[in-house]
Amino acid sequence: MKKTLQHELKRKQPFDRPEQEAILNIMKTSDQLQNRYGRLFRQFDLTSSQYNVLRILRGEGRPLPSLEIADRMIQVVPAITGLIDRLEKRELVVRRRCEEDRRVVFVEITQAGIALVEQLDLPVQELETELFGHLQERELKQLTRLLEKARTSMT
Amino acid sequence: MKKTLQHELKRKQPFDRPEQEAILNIMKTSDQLQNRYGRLFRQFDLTSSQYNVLRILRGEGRPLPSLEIADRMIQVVPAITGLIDRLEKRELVVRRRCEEDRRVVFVEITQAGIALVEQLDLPVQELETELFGHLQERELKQLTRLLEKARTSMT
DNA sequence: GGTGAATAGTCGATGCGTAAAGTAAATGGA
DNA sequence: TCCATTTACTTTACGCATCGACTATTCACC
Repeated sequence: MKKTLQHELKRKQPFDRPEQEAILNIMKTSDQLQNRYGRLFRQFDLTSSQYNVLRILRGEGRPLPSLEIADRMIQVVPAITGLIDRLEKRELVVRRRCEEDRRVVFVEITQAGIALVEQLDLPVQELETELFGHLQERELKQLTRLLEKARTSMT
Repeated sequence: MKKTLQHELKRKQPFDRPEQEAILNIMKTSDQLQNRYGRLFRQFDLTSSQYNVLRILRGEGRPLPSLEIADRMIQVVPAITGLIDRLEKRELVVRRRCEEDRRVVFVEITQAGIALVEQLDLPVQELETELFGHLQERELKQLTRLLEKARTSMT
């Protein structure tokens, strides 16, 4: 096992850079957050992505083209199709072909969709308080500021 | 559209809580990081998860049981099986049944696996510098500290 | 020492992210 | 007017996360 020490060195060197530590911490925290949200949404038979679509549509208050929705989520286009399919099957949204430009498909949230998101407003807020309520407002703002600064390099 | 104003209010209220803002920023930043890493790894025909498995095995310098690997990634157990399957098919790792406890399956990185991870060391480090090099060491440590504090509520 | 519980791992189904290729409609010249 | 390009979206294929159910092995304890 002549390799071990060499590998120890190789491992230590890149690992202890503060950039890497911060990056790993961001991804780990995000994963755990996604887990917690996921568990909450699952109780309502929703996934995080589905909830996000509904929340965006409710927030906008009007039908949106599929690509608009994709833009506001971080995601790439093709995933949206299936996502909307499943939401439409459950009658939480409806698709409507745009008459002026027949390439465009508008997606509109239904009353059932709105009702479902509203049911989640309070639990979501409570979860957020449970998860981050122990941080002071100063710390939360600091965190937001640092992350926004971090993202400036990622256009 | 009598609903619009009401929804505006409903939306604004939970959105402007600093907890929510911080949480969304964490998830958004993490997503973009995953994207960038993913693009790099794809050039080497790897996914982020596959790279992580290889990196963990190299770092450890000895074979690890599957569940040990699962523990060190954030992930849930069943995903590991397929992940190891694909890595084994490409001969980057091998499975070995433990003789003392025949329930346990050890996973060992091969020379080819080590060579591949080593090829990625520099590009990964360069990417991290590109992404986070504009933050000062003080800020990176601050970020890490805040995220660690945030996670204390998520055991 | 034999039975029930715990542990390590696998399998199957579903949903989503990603890339690559395809379709249909609109647009912009030549 | 016609053809190439662009745009909006869909389809397909693959990898992975998640859940729930399953197998095989070991452990605990009576």
